[in-house]
Amino acid sequence: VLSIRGIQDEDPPDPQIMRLDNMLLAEGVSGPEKGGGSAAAAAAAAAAGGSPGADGGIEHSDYRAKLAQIRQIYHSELEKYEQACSEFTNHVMNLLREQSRTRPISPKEIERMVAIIHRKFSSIQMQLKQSTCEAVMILRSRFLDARRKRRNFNKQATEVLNEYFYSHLSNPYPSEEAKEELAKKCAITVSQVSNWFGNKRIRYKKNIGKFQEEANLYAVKTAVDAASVSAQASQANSPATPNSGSVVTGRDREVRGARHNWPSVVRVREGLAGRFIAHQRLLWWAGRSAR
DNA sequence: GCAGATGATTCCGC
DNA sequence: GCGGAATCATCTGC
Repeated sequence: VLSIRGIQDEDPPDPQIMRLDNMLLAEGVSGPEKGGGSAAAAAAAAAAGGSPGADGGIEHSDYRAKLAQIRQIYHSELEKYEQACSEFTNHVMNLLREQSRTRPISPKEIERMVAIIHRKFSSIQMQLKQSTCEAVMILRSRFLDARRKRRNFNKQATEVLNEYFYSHLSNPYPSEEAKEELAKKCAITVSQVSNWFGNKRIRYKKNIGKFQEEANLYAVKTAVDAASVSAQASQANSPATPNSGSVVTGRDREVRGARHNWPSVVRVREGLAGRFIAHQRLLWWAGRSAR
């Protein structure tokens, strides 16, 4: 085990160890105590979009407690390794001293032997550092992953998004401006709007049949809204502008629809069947309202 | 407790 | 950089 073959006298610092050391230092595991890594936790929580709410506080303290536990285990193991290393070094030194009675042993040889022992123990230390880093990573993902803080959007927000989606069914790709407008209306971020449309498009395309009823409902809603806008517009003697909330023009929709390869069947559905269903529903709705 | 719904993330291609 | 697809993790209704 203590072969000295291929060992150089002076090795450059291992970049792997340096990376591990830096990470452990940044997380507050190694180095001076800094509140059990609360700074790192706070930074990570902020990066994950976490707000300092009541439950966030509980999770935060839980995170700190677990991190402190990791820190404690890391230091106690490190101490054990260092102790074992010095004990083993002493043992080998004693053996060499004994051997020096029978054969000449140069100080250089002793020095080399000690270096070999230290190298072996430092590779064990690296394993400890690696597993500690893994533990911290798991802890971080466990506590700070945004997916674990998922909350459903409120009903009004979902309605706004669905209204936009179904009224732009031929090309449900809101522009950046439209996304910002929707985000403002729903009190969510633009990224969340993008996520929502991404998920919606996929899930709609996968199972159009399932979403048909929902599409119909929103088609009716849109038709009723358009009718009411139209009525108001004609009262005010001004031209009606259906879908005036949309930032995307008809031409844009055609071009971008083709680019994104949104299924043409969906476009037909909105164009003919959708309009027919909307018309039927409108009649039904009008009759019901009259009663 | 379970199945389905839903918001977020990741990977990949364009 | 954006969107599609797969997947994860959580929420919700039963």
